[in-house]
Amino acid sequence: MPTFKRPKRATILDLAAFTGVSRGTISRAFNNQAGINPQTRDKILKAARKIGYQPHNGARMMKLSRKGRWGLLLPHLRNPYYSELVEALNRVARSRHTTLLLGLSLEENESLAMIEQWTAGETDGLIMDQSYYRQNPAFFDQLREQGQPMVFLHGKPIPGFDFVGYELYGSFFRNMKTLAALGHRRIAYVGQAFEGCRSTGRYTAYSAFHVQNKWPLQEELVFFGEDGHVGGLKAWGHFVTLPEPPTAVVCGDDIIACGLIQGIRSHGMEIPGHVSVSGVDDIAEAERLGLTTIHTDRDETSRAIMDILERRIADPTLPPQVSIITSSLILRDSEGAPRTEALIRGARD
Amino acid sequence: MPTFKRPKRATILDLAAFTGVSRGTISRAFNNQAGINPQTRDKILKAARKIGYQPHNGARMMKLSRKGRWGLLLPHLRNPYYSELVEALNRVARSRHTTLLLGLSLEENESLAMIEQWTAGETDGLIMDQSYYRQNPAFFDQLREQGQPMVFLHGKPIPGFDFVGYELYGSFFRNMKTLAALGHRRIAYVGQAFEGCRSTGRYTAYSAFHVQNKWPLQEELVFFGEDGHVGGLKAWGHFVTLPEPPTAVVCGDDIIACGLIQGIRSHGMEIPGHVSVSGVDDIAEAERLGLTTIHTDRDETSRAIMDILERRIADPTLPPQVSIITSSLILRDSEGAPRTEALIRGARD
DNA sequence: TTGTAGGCGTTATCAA
DNA sequence: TTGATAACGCCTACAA
Repeated sequence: MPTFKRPKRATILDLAAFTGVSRGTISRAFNNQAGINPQTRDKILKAARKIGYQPHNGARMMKLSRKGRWGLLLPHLRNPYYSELVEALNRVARSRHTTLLLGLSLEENESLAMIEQWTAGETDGLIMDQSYYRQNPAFFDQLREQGQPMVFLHGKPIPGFDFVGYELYGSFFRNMKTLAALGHRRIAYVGQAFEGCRSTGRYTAYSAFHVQNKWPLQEELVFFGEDGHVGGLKAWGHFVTLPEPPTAVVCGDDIIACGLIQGIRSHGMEIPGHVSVSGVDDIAEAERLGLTTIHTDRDETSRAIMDILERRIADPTLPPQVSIITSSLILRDSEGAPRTEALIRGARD
Repeated sequence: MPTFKRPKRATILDLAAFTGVSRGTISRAFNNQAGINPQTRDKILKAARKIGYQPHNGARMMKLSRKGRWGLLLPHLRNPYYSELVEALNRVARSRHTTLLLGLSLEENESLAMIEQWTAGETDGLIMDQSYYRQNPAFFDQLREQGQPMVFLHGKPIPGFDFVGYELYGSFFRNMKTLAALGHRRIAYVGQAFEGCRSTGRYTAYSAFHVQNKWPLQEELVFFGEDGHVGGLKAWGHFVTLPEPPTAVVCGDDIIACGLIQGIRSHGMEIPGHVSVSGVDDIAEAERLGLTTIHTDRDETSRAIMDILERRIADPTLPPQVSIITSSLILRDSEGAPRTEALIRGARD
């Protein structure tokens, strides 16, 4: 029969009594500082293990200015890109003896409350998706004035802030070229709708390619919808009603592409037979689907984030640091020659 | 030009000086206790907002026994089931004014170190995948003796511990029946290999169904492989070499099924034309693929977890609590009538 | 209803 | 190399 007692951990005083050594020495032993006899250190550590002593983190946070903790704020984990980023950041953080605090929320009040908690002595700084800044610039401007280290992720650099983002324009442009070379002339774009969605590297590459080739930019082929795979699903629902549906669709991210593929297949069409599709991010599902995409390296991103943050801590007067991670186009089997019109009419009937 | 100062948050003393009220009153205002003038309370809260005061969490944790924090330990987030669980638990936790600390690791030393950290005054208790217990039962037995609240997830109840798991046997059995009714006679099983993998609800349903129908249980149709989609991928690599490949494959989870589907398609075969496939978990990808699966409700699971933990806190002498969440079979388009042998031979050549 | 003061478990600064 | 002691920022009796 199991017994349950009130959890009562040993404190530094218990260990001091047990070992006969002072608290100061114990502290030195645990933070393996210089100026301590290796023998006593060993003795202390061994005794700690025996009586189950572990330094109380709340107490040390009160004394220490470095918390060894970073707050990571993301909208959600429904997009595997975010999960993969969490994993990568976690790995890098651990290798640098720090921990991540994960906050998941899109709701402004919740995220601000979380940030205020964290910045009140729990974390050394913040890692956030850029969307949070857009929600409430004044709040983050103020935070920066207070000297709070923080780095924003994704999209375009925010003047005055540390930033890590991807260079997507080049890869996206190359993908457009690939499709054009395959013979596509009606290429659609699907992205998430948000303020400034027409100035992302992806969309500007899309439109620039049209301009360069003197193709007309047709609004019916540009779809800005909701976040996630539902956006892609609805996008195809729209495209398929056009008199002349696109023969290829380039998506703002993989999860949109996954939804789009689901939509295409639900209409009885095939990829790339009827429609070519591509995404951005190179999530695991993209590989499973054989989806052409643009790879962005999470590990490299994570390292860049931690580097920036560490330098910011070391020297708070540093000017804003910006890291742009390069991307690479991954060609898989979701792109092929455009269908003949007879083919799609057959499928639609 | 942005300026960067050392982050120096206001303390309770600053606020006391600013408002002219004592620290005690401020504390009472923030923990909205009885016996405080609503006007002063308002005044304090407003002043706090103005000078940016926020109680220091480390300091309060030293005083308080309830930390309002739960440690969640998961192997990784590569399986979206875990991400979805994290999201759901996060939602429920937030609605109960608690926070989750997420630890991601399979490595024994790392996870134990993390747990020791957390249990040293950072969390009210632990939420863990069952696999951690298997790694080091003695460690967790000892933790329980110390009165540490913890609940294990998935698989089978661990005697003496709080537990939340799924009832999968029934749904899995029904799925077998569905396949049999469609005409399948060679149904394969793919699951993750681990100690006790043959006593899961899924596999026992699989074997019981064979016994009940007096079908021989063929070892060549049972594949226990590595975790994740790679397991599924390799499973099909094995099955396809058989003189008579299975006409249907039931998988231990969706991510395995996703890998299996990838494998099947890479051999030029179709689902369910050549092979019927099913999974367990009902991850988002399953819906996108039209995969028949067994739905397990993350929200219900999360609520059950929090309920158990809260009751454990309230009364540490409670006997071990076990919550079994029911599941439901979701029929989609990945199951159909078995192929004729001519079909698969054609595809293979 | 409010103020006062002791203590929570550490680390850091002194002396010894 | 070690020990004593003063913070750290907060909560909570207890006193006013």
